Parts: sequence; structure tokens; C-alpha cells
Amino acid sequence: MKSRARKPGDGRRISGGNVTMADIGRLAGVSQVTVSRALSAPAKVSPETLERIRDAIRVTGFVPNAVAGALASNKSRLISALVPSVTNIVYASMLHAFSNIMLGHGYQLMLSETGFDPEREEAAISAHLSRRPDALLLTGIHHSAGARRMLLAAGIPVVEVWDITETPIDCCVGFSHGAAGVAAAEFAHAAGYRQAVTVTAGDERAIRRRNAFVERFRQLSGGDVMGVDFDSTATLGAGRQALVDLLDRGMPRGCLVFCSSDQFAQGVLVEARARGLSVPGDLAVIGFGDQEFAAHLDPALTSIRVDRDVLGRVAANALLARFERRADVEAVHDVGFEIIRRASA
Amino acid sequence: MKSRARKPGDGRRISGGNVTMADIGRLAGVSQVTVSRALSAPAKVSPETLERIRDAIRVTGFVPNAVAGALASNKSRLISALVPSVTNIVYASMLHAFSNIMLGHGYQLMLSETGFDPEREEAAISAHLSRRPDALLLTGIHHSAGARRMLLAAGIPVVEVWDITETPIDCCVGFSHGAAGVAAAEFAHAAGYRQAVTVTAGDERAIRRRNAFVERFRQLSGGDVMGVDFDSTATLGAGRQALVDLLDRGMPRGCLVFCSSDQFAQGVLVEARARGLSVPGDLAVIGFGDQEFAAHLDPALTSIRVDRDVLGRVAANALLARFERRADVEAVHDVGFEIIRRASA
DNA sequence: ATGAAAGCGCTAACAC
DNA sequence: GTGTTAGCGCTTTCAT
Repeated sequence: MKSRARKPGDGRRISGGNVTMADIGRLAGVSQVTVSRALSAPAKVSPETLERIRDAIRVTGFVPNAVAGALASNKSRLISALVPSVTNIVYASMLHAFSNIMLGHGYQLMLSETGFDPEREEAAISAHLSRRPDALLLTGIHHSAGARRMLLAAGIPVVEVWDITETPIDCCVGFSHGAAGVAAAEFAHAAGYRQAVTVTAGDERAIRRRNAFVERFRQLSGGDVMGVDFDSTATLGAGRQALVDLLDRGMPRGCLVFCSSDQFAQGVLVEARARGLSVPGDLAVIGFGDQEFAAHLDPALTSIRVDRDVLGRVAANALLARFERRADVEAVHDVGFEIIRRASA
Repeated sequence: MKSRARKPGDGRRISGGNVTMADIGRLAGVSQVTVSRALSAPAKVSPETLERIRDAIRVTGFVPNAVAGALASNKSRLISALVPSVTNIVYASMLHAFSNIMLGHGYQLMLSETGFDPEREEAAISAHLSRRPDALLLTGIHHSAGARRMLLAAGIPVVEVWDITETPIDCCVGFSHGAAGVAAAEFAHAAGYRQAVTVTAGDERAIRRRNAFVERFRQLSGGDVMGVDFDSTATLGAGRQALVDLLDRGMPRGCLVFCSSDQFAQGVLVEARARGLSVPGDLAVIGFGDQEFAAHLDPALTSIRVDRDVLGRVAANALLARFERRADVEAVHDVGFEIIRRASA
């Protein structure tokens, strides 16, 4: 017997993760292939053989080696998902919906966080592609040149979520951040606000919404729109601080605060209450994300809702459609958004 | 040329994910092994050879096939993480800290949600083990018999988080939920509360905290403790509803509401405000998790804080120590908890 | 410093 | 219905 990794005397126990299909076959008196078939196409194996194989599997606790399977079949049944952050509920809930569907179809999830950083994203893409996932979910439509090259070369389905473009790498599911900003500006103007300020996180999509908002609001109202920009992620504390800064900088009374996230908006609300400012009298607030707490704040928060559940589900279905070569799924899917008007604006 | 999966004429392009080390070797005028070495131990390859190999890699966009590598080396550099839910910030932030460290050491993450369900957990464990991860992170210390059997058989490091036990599968990092419940009861009694009610999610650990709280509070105060139990996860809306129910059932004035999560606690606070009830005068509230908003609610929420960051980091280090066969990490690590007293109780 | 050979545990193709 | 054979693309060992 030729040994290699195993030293002589390193007698292997037949149990759990070390058992192979060949071992099961030996125990059941069949060849290794028959074991493989018993697992992947039981109908092709006689009932008696099947039972013996199943017994052997039960006795040994055999768990098939999907790594070997993936290498042989060139299918990993692994999906890579790259999101900016799992601690942000908007991405987490999208992932939840996405992975639930993929899991139901036998796909496992490999996950990485990219922190809104294209370089980290590129590194993650490279690492993930080496694992040969069957498909990849990416957040956003802006990726480094290297990332695009790798993705194209990999030749696997890719779905970009949370944004839309006419030129996706493969397909995309999201909504127009520009349109969301414009809609918010029009909503604000229609609601009678003639002055506005912004609070924005260090996230390219948030900035795009803000820019669209500012441009449209200026068109409609003529005035200038000042803002506070963070280069980090949105937190309640930062939102409070933003209002403090804005007030210091002479934010006009009765103006509307356009926040890139409900976290910021809640912070603004909290700080306003702490200072005895009335909302929406002294200032109005509009958030983004429509998280659960938005409806329960006092005053209830006006926010832009995006259906994360639908986003995740449509993204999953787009990939599944590609696996099955179905052409019934369009390359660009706009899930839209909705301004939920409550008391704060 | 023997063809198999590929039909004749299915001429393969040399690009991206299809390139092999053998292809790179051909381009660089060396054998496949040398390419392998160039990647894993560049010091063992001459500088000139190395450069030619690197050129070839750049030109082709070669990404090594980690699936083949894992099969050959019996090391996947993949870590499985099983959490109840990614949309729950307490697990998400723990995961974030955990994966950051693992990533820094070259490990990718495979993720599944188990929804507090041992059966789903067992299915996930089986699916993950087939991928041959190098280690596994599990949430909680209660697992099905089948799960334990598989885990033991797999013979890989396993870290159980969010709870502690003297008999972990391998090692555990968490805190005592019983102790947390007892501490909350003692805190409540010391703060002068003589009546209490509970609001609890359908989560075994939350129930354990509640039971410990109730038992200790009864010891101290003698009275009965009624409660509302949900069998789902905690939401703000459910917290509001819980207070409605409790009030209907004659919840005594001036009592303390022990919530299994800050979400519930926020709901109770919101409903109390909506009804014009004063906190902590008419009712006091204590949450669990000390999420960011807790400190900013009005009144600020008293809560039990667990350092999720430390939890994730210690869990990661425990696995890394096991990989390196370091014995400097104990099998049971209690990260403790802290009651953060604010205005609500 | 480099290469040849063996083999990781499976799936795919083809025979019988 | 079952077996045989030939890989998948790497890492490991051993030789030079």
C-alpha cells in the first residue's frame, strides 16, 4: 500500500468525516459509484441495494465530501454574497430573504463584508472566485476594473443588488437612487417645505440620493441646501451630532432634514426632543429604509421604503433562472421604492 | 486526446476561471508544481521563474482553484458559522467581529441561519460538514443528538457562542443566562421594585434568563410574576402588544417589566407613552442587549449589555489557537454581562 | 530549484 | 441496475 499524507500506522478510523463512498460501498457490497448514485439518483438503484447502502451510511455517520463532488462535477452549489455590512439591517434582511430561497434550492452561502470599499470588494471577489461558487451576489453597480474583469472571466451568473443600471455585469435588481432623491425633493416641496438640509453617510449610493435630492430641491425652491457628511456608516449618535452641527451652522427654522438612513433620522429626532424643538414644526425629518422603529417613533418617521424581502427574493430567482437557462427573467429589475409619509415631515 | 465532460470541439478558452496551474506552467515554461510553489512558497522558486509565472498569471487572469486545493490538502480554509438569524443585530455584530478576524487569517465564511430550531441546525450542520470546513461556530450549547454525533465525528474545532457550559463539544465563549436573569432580579429588588412581569421571545436562552429572573425575584419579593411569551422573535410591535396584554391582565402599577430584548423594551416604552403612562413611575422597564438606541430612548433604557465584539473575537481566537495547537486558550470562556442602569428602571 | 508521480473523493461517460 | 474507467486541479512526497 502506498501511503502519502498518512504515515504508516496512522490507522484511520472509519467514522464521520473520514468515511468515503468507497468505504460505504465495501460495507454494502457494491461499488463506489453505486453509492454515489444512491445519493444523487436513488431511483436508479434497486431498493435492496439502496437499503444496504443507507444502513452503511447510518452506521458510519458518513457525510459525503462535497469538495470532491464540486471538483468532479464543476458545480459547487455554493453562492457567494458580498454585502457592505451584515450589521446593517437593510443588507441583513435582504440576505435573509436571498439565502432562504437559495437554501431551499440546495445552495449554501459564502459571505463577505466589503465595507463600501471597492478594493476590499475586489479582494473578496478574488477569494470567493477561487472557491468556484456557482453564482455571485454583489451589492451595488460600481466595481473596480479588476473586479469586472474577474467576474466576466469567471463566466458565472452575477446579480448586482440595491441599484440598477442599463449595463449590469450580468443582471441587477434594485432601484434608482437618483429617482429616490428626486422623489424625496418633490415630496418635500409638495409638502410645503422651502428649505432643506441633508445628513449623509459615507456610502456612494447615499451620496447619489443626496445629490439628486439637492439638485431637484434647488430647482424647485431656489435656495441653497447645506449638509453634514460622514465618511462612516449611519448611527443614531451621529444623527444627533449632525443636528447639533446643523443648528450651529444656522440651519433655518422650519426646514426639512433629508437623512440617508433611518438611524440618522432617529438621531435627529432624539436631539430635537432633547432641545425642545418641535417636529415637524421647527424642523421636519425624512429618513431612508423604513425600519421597523420608524413607524413607532414620536413623531412617527416619514421614510423611503425599499422592500428588502422582494429584493432578496428577486435576486435569488434571477440566479436560479440563469442556472436553468430560463429567459423569463429580465436583466434589469427595478423593485422601486415608496415614500411612507408619517408625522415627521 | 481523451475527452470526457467536454465534447470534442468544445474548445476551451484560456481565461479567468478556466485556467489551471498547468496552463500557467506551460506559458512560463515550467511544470505545474512550480506554479503551485510560486503561489504557496515563493521563496522556494527562483526570482526569474517567479517573474515569468507571475506574468503568466496576470495575462490570463488565473485564479487558483481552491476546491482542488482543499481536496488535495484536506484543508478548506473555510469556516462555517451557524447563527439563529442575521437580521438580529446581536448575532450580526458578533459575526462581524468573528469574520473580520478569520478573514485576516485567510479564512472565508460559510453562513447559515438556524432560526433557533435544533432541527434546522442539524440539517445545516450536515450540509456544512459536507463542505469540509476547517472549523465551525455554533450559537448556543443545546444541539440535537445527531448534531453532536456529526460534530464529534468530524473531528474539527467547534466553538459554541452566546452561552457557556462545563461540557462544551469543544470550547465555548459566552455568559451564563441564568446568572443574567438572577442579576436582573437582584438589581430590580435592590432598586426597590416589588412587583415584576416578563416579556419573552421564543428563544431558549431568553426563556432561561426569564426563568432565572422569575425564580430569584420570587425568592426576594414573594409575589407572583406573570408574563407574556412569544414564540417568535422580538419586535418592537410585539413589545407594544405585550404591554397591552399585560395591562389587560391587570399588571400592577409600579411594576418592573423584564424584557428578553431591547426591541420588546422599546415597544413597551412606546406603548406606555402612547397611553400616557410614566416610566419608571407607572412601570419600569429593563431590556436586554443594550443596542445603540437604548441609551437614546426617552426615558433612556436600562439594559443588560453583552460585548458582542469581544464575543466574536474571543471565538475567532479560540479557533485559531486550536488550529495552531496552542493550549493557551481555555475551553470555557465567560465574557460576562453588565447591567447598564439608565432612567427606565 | 525543479519535476515526476500519486492520489484526494468524487462525477461523468460508457459498457454490460 | 451496476461496474469500469478516466479524469476534475490541485498538494504531497520523493527524486534529481
